[in-house]
Amino acid sequence: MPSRPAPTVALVCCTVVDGVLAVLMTEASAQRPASLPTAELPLSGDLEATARALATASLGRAPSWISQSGTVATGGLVVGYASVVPTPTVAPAGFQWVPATKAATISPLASTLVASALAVLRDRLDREPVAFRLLPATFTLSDLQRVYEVLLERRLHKASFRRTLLAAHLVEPTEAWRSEGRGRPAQLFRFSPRRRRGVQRSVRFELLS
Amino acid sequence: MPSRPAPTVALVCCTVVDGVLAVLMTEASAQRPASLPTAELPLSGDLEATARALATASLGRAPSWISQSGTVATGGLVVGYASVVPTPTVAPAGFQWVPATKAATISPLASTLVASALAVLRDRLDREPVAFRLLPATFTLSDLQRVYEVLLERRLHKASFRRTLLAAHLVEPTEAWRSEGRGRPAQLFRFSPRRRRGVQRSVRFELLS
DNA sequence: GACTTAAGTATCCCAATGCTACTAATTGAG
DNA sequence: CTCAATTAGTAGCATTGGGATACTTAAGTC
Repeated sequence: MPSRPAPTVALVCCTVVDGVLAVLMTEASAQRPASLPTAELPLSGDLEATARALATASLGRAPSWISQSGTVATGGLVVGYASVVPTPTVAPAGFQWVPATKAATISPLASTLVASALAVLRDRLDREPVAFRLLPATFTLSDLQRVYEVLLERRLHKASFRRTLLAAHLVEPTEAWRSEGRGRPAQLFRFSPRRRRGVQRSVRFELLS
Repeated sequence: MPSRPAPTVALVCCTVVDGVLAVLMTEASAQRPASLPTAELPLSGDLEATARALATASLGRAPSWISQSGTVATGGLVVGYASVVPTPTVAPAGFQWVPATKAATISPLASTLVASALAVLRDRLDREPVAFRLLPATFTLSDLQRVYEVLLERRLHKASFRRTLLAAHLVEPTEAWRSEGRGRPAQLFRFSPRRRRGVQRSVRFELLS
């Protein structure tokens, strides 16, 4: 009787590198191709704790946001976790940041896991502070807009973006400004959501397939 | 060495009964309490196919919509599937429709699975035709509005609901009308989505926690 | 100083949406 | 038969939201 392989947890850890969404993968070697960080699920182990431990073992730090993103059956079960680290996080030895589009070409399994993780990031974008977790503690509004543009894969209008962001009272300005070479210095903001009335909006039929 | 239990697939099959969202469960007996339909995942088995087969075995029909909704580790892995059947579907012998609020009290595992399934239904509501799959092939706009109200757990404004629905060209009127006792007869519509321009709307910060 | 670049603001205008109030068609009570 | 009750469906107004253009501000570069 064939034995069932132990279930594993796979981590899709995202950050933004050079304006492109990138995924943490092991470096390819002669023995093994690049792959997503993976760990066997311990008996009586907690799934999310395993995913967090996997991130800490790979990156040396816990992700700033994490969410289960989908389970696939390929021989054994693989439970995928979408996660995020702030934008200047260097890949430790043995790991690399791979652009998400390229990561999806490594293997069918990686493609599936990356696709569902990115779908989860996009879906949660307007309900959870995913974009803010991709940024350091203070950031400029242009930084934030670029993160949204990378995740949504479309350009956003600057004035509208700021207007709605400020109206939502999600950020507060700091005293600091950042000069980035050219152009006017930008004010730094921090994520600081205010309690606000849950203004339930109407149903959006226009997104429905 | 303790052996690992085989992974299972659990089905959270929803419909609307008496204006309340209900979940399909086995009937309680002296031997066993009520529970969600569950099947062991066959070796080299497809997850979604297993969930569909489970629905067919339980209800005698495939669900009109299904989506993986979350995996929990409780000893063995349990992969949950959220699914939906049209609104007048009778529970076969040995099964019953349990109001979702009550289903969540049966066991911690059922509570987790039901909660994540309902969250998936709500999240997909404006991207996939979940509400339409909860209705028969033809339905009145009031029926549809009631489904949205049940899933969103809030009242919607009639005129606005109809205006946006019709603007999205998701339904087309049929020749038939339905008289429901009191009040003016309602026209029956069918789901018939038109290809329309993907009008990408702005970022919605106001839902962010 | 003139030009370039990027941040941030002001204003206009149209589209989307909430609301009130209306009309329409049916049942049932008297 | 008439009228109240009930549910479906529509019209119009008022306010908000959001896209676009164009502007001002503050830095670097030449």
